[in-house]
Amino acid sequence: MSSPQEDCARDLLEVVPLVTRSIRTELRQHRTQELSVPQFRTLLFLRHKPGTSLIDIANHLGLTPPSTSKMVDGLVSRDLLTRHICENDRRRIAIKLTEKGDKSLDFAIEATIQSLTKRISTFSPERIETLSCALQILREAFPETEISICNKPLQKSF
Amino acid sequence: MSSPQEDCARDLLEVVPLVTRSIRTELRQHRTQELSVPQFRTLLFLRHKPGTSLIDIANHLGLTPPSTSKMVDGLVSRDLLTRHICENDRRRIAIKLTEKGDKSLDFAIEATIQSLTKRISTFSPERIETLSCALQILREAFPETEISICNKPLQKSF
DNA sequence: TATTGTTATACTCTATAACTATA
DNA sequence: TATAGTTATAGAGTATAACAATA
Repeated sequence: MSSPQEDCARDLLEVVPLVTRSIRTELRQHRTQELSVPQFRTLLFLRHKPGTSLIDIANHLGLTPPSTSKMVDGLVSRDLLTRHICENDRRRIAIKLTEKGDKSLDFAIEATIQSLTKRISTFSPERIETLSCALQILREAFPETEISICNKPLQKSF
Repeated sequence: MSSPQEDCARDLLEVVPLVTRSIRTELRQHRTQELSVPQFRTLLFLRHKPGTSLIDIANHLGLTPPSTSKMVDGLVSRDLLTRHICENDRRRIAIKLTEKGDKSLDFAIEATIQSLTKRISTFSPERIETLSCALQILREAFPETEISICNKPLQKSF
């Protein structure tokens, strides 16, 4: 026997991977600015929490510190992030977006949003409204992060 | 300036990765039966198209044939799939779920659905209804595959 | 000659374990 | 002794290129 909740969960399991694939493809497509999903999420997180430590990023992404360290390495060498020792606790590093990182993030966000917008552009206002409501509901059900891509930096420096 | 479509796309980009993470974690959690998302999708595809060739699976997943071959290798060695040469075209292989593969797939589907159901179990019937509608809309917008996890095999053999 | 699948090789992303520096 | 971060190493998952078998 299945409940409406279960039917809905089944639909989630079917539909969500399709949307994810589309997002991943779009993010990875932009040649020099190419980002993986975790790289993208890191830049986004740093826009909202500039100066964050490695551990905080690792926790946010659900990755181990070594994996996160390596990923940050790559982003630093691409000049998208900077890493500086915190003076009040010299074990920690303060990680920030560079200007280039900030631009790459904007670029990735805009390109991906345009691509997603195209997918839903033919739908009626009512259907768009239904979608929007549903996404707010899902946001409540999966509250692991509260980061928004709408708003620019909360604080520009730490 | 942003349109309702664009706002909705922005929400998609924020919310969908959260749900994906939850699905991936659940699929990967079941010790001996652990599956990656592409492995899961392969088993699901084979339930609906038993006897499918390697190329067809590769196209379905959006992977290259070598990557797909290697993944199928792994699933065969775990006794979840069988591989046989097609007699009418000896270049092709017919890939099928084993009984164990079939059970693993059921197990993965059920565990994941239960986990997702739990996430949305506290919502009102109206909100569940909104979610369900939205998922049908998304299904139209991202129609890359028509595979359903609700229905058991269309044909049990090829 | 074209198609199906595999092998060889390499790169990215992830992990665990062991390490350094600092608190 | 505990914490933040890195290095070393290994495994999964992906790709491209080159190959074998078949059509």
